Amino acid sequence: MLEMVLKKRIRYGFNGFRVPTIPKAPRSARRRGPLKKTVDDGQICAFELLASLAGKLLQENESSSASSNASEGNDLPLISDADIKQEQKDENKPLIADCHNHGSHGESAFVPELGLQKRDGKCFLKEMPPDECDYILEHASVTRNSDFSEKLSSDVKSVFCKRETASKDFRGVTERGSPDLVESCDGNIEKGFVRQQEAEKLVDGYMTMNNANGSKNPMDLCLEIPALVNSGSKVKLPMCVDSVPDASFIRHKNGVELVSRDDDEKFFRCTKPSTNVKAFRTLTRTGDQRIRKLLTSKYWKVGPKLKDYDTGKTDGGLKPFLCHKRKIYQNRERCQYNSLYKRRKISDWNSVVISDGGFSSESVSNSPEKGMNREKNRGNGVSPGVMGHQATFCSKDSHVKLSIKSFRVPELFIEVPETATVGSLKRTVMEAVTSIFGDGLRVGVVLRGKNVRDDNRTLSQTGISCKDNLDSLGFILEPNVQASPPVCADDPCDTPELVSRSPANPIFDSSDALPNPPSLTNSGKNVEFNNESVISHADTTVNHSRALVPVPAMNIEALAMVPANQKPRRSEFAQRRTRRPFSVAEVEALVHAVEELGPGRWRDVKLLAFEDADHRTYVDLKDKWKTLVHTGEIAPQQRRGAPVPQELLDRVLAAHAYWSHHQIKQPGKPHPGILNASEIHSDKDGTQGIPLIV
DNA sequence: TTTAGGG
DNA sequence: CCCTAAA
Repeated sequence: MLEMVLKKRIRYGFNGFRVPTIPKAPRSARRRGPLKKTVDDGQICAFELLASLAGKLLQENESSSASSNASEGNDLPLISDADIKQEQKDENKPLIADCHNHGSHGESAFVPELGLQKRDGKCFLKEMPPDECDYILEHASVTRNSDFSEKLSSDVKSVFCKRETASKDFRGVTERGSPDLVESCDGNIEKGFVRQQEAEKLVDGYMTMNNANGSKNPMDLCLEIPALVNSGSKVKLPMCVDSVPDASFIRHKNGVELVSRDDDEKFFRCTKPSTNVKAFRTLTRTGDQRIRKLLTSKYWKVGPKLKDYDTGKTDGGLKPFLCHKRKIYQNRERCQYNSLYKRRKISDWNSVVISDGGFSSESVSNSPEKGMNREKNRGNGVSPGVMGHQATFCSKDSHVKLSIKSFRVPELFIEVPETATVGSLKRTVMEAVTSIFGDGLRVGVVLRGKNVRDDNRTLSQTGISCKDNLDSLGFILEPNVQASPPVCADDPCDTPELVSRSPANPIFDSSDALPNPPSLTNSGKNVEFNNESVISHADTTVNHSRALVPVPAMNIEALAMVPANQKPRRSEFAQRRTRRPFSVAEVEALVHAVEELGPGRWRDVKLLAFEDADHRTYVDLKDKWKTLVHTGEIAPQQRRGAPVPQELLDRVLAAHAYWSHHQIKQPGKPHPGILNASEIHSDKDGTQGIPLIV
C-alpha cells in the first residue's frame, strides 16, 4: 500500500480555530447565563463546587504539591473529573463562533463543547477519587476546519471548545459561512479541574469560553492578568493540556504513530499499528529560530505511551474519539495520567474569559474588571489570589488584558494507508493532534521573540504589562518537557511560562495565498493593542513563532484534501518585531553604559542599562550604538528620524573615539584606561556610572 | 549565547 | 531590525 503522507501544518492560529477553549475549572462558571439558569442541576453550584473542590484539592495537594511542584507552586488544582459523563450529544448546536470566515473558504469548525457534568449537584468532587481524580481532564475539543487555504496547506486546526458549564453536551459548532462540515461532536469531554492552590483562584481562574451567545468571537480568549503577577503564579492558562493525556491515549488505540520531530529530526514514536501519524513539530521555516526551538522535538517528546482503547471509528466522527478517550481516560488512565500530567494540567488556570466577555465575572473574578481573566502560571507558587493591584510600570491598569484568538501549531506529518477511510484519517489526525497536546503542552510566553522563562517575574517586571510590549507578546505551545512525568514533578518544567508576546504580524498566512488565516491576518499585530493589549490573536496565530496555543483544531478536510503540501513557506510566518525607537532616555542610558563599558560588551551593556527592558536585546543595543555613531558622524541635516540631542551624539562620538583607541573591550579584563576600574564588576551597579569619557 | 557585521 | 557566521 502506499502511504500518503500528509503533512500538515497545524496552525493553531489559523482561522479556524481560534482558541479552543478549554475551560478547566469550573465549567459551570464559564457559562454565564447558563449557570444560573440551569441552576437546577448542579451547575448552579459550580462555583461552590469548585471552591469546595479547590479546598479539598488544596489540602491534598499541599502535600503532593510540595513534592511535585515545589518550586513553583504550580500545584494546581486538580481537576477531578468524575467520570466522564457527558454524553449527550447535541450535535448541532453551534456554539462557537466561527473560525474565521473567509469568504471564500468556508470553514467549518467543529467545536465540541464540553460540559461539565455534575454528577450530582455536587458532583465531581464527591466522586472524584481522591487520588486519581486529581485532575479532571479537560479537554479540549477539537475542531476541524476546513479552509481551503488551510487545506492547501494541509493544516490542521484544532479548536478548543468551550463548553458550557451546565450542559454536558458537546456541540459542534460550525462556522458560519463555511459550507463545509459542521460536525458536532457528541463526545464527551472530560474536564478536569485543576486544583489550584487556592480555591479562590479556581474560581477566578475558570475560563469561559464563548458561547454562542457570547459575543463576537467565541473563540477568542481574553486573558487578563494582573501585571504584577508573577508570571508563574498568577496567571493560569487554561489550556487544553489536560486533554492531552487523553489524546495520547487515543493515539495508541489506533495504533497511530506519532512522531514528533524536532528540527534535528529526531522522532518520537508512539507507535502502533494502524495508521501512523507522525506529528512533526517542525516549525515553519519562518525562520524563526525561536519557534523552532520551541517546537523542537525535545520539547515535544511526549509520552507516547498511551493505552489503546477501542474506539469506534467508523463514524469518522470525532465523537468516538472524544468519548473513547475520555472514557478510557477516566477509567484507567486517569490515575496514571493524572500523576503524570497533573502537574501540568493542574497547573494553572487562570480565569480565562472568552471573548465574549463575558462570563459573569463577578462571581468569579476578583479582578475589577469584569471580563477579565486571569491566568495563573502554574509554576509559581505565587498565589493567584493576589492579583496585583499594583500598578505596572507601563500599563495604566494593573491588569493586562490579553486576547488570544488563535494559536499556531506546528506541522504534523501523518501517514496513513491509502485504504484508510476518511473517517480513519480524521481520527488519525485527531489523534495526532491530541497526542501532541496530550503530551503536555505548556504555554510559553514569548516577548519580543524571546521566550520568557522566568516564571517568577511579574508581568510588569517582564515588560508584559506595557502595551508596547504586548505587541510583541506571544504565547506558544511548548512541549512539555515534563513529559516525563516523574521528573518534573516539582520543577519548573511544568511551569509554563506564560508570557505573551504579540507577534508583530500575522503574516504567516498571507503567504499562503489562502485567505484563510483570516483571523490572524486581521489581527495584525499592531492593530489590536489598544489599551488593552491583545496579545495573541491573530498574530500569534499567525506567527508561528509567537503564538501557539494548545488548542488543537483540525481540519480534517484539509488533511484529506491536501495530502502533501509541503511547501514550507518560511517567509510566511516570520515577522518582524515591531519597531521601537529608542527614546532619548534610552539613548542616554546606552551612551552612559558604553562610556563605561565600551562597545563590544553588549551583554554587559544590556545588563547595566537595559536589564529591565526586555525588548531591548544586546543586539538591539549594539545596533543602536552603531546607528548613533553613524548619526553622530553625519551632518545634522542628514539625520533623520527622531533627533538625538547633540550632546548625546557628542558623547557617542567621544566614547567611540575613546574606545577606538583603547582597546575596546576586553571582555575579561577591564581596560586599562579610564574606565576600567569602574567597569569591571560594576555591572549592574555600575549605576554610579561614571562618565568616563568626555 | 555573544559578538560582530552585513543586509 | 533581521540574519548569520564565528567564537
